[in-house]
Amino acid sequence: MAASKRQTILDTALTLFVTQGVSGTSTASIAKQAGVATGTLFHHFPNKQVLVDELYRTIKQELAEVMLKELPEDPLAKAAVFWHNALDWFLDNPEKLVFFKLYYGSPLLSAESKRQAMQEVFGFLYDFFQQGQDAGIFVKLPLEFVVQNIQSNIFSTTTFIVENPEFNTADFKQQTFELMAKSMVST
Amino acid sequence: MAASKRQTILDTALTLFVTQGVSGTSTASIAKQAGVATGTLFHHFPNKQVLVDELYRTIKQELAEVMLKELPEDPLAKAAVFWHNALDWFLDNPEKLVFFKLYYGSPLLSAESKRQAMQEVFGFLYDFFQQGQDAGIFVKLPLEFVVQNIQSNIFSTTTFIVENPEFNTADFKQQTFELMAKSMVST
DNA sequence: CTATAGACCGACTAATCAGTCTATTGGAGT
DNA sequence: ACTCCAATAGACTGATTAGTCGGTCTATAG
Repeated sequence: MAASKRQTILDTALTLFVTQGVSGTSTASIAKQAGVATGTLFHHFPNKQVLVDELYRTIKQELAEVMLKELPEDPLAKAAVFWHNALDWFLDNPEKLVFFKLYYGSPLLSAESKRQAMQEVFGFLYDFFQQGQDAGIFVKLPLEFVVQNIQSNIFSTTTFIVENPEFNTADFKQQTFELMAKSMVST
Repeated sequence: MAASKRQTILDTALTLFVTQGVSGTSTASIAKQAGVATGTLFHHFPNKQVLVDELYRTIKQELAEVMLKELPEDPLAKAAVFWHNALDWFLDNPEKLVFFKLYYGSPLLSAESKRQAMQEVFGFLYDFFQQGQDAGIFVKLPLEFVVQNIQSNIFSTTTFIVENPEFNTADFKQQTFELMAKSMVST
């Protein structure tokens, strides 16, 4: 089961980044904690930024694959499954949730880069909402706004459940979905 | 109108923190940009952490004072004024918005510290919602969840408007309030 | 006028940073 | 058996870090 050193470095970096921040974590400490030499770290990743980007890329990839599973056709049912998929994955991967929040909250990333990055994960939400708006099901507000709102809602909800595990129940998750959906459905 | 050096240091630190992150900003660069010697910075603030905390404290204070102004009695009207006060202040102070997001998103702060910090700014929301829930006006969900949800909603909404200034209109702000309120009012 | 206190300065230090370099290992292909 | 190269190691480097220290300047109180 021995993971490759490259993967061990990524795993270790994730843990340290989400506890100390990215700038607050030295490459030396990652290497030490991962049980490799600094030379090994820089053999696999030419510099620290590439390591961070690669970490984001792989996590985003994992999430995207899970999210698009088993989506039904009916718009509202689709939205519900999407919501539960997202919540469950973040709840199973709390460190990755924190890393996403760090990454999207980083002042070093331009608004444009973030929009683009978000589109890669939550991209299908744009089409989905556009269609719902055209059909008169969803509120007529800027797509960009709606998608950002839902994303921030997901982060906020999962963060709450992670910090209050007694609410990690199917019932509560369904309630949060209805809360979000109620605001989005046009009246 | 020459601001004190202490204040200049705080102002400069805010600007640098929100463009480069806290760990990404050296004390030397703050001093240089502020036009003071490093010794002066450490004369006013015993260490970097105290500077960060002091910055947060003063910003939080400013916000709290603005937020509690001119609140009417009627619960829904009160919520509306609160919403607009918060939005307008953050829109007038975009750097302080980013700093708040950084601060609350920092992995170095414990969940408990954040809860406590938030209570100092959005504290009256707890009582407000408790009363609304008791009166059957608002959805019955954990107070902590509701308050965190609204706070994240404020951050997300103001961030959107900052990045899309064409939506900085009374009309749009009112729409976002109704969106938030619709989800909170019990059905 | 003088004594005192606190604001201010910037060279300095010890530690830490990201990244480099040279050397060694071990396995895969021939 | 030999060659080759990716993977690994860790000592090393020059730059940068947070914070210190010895001392100067300035305002005000006695």
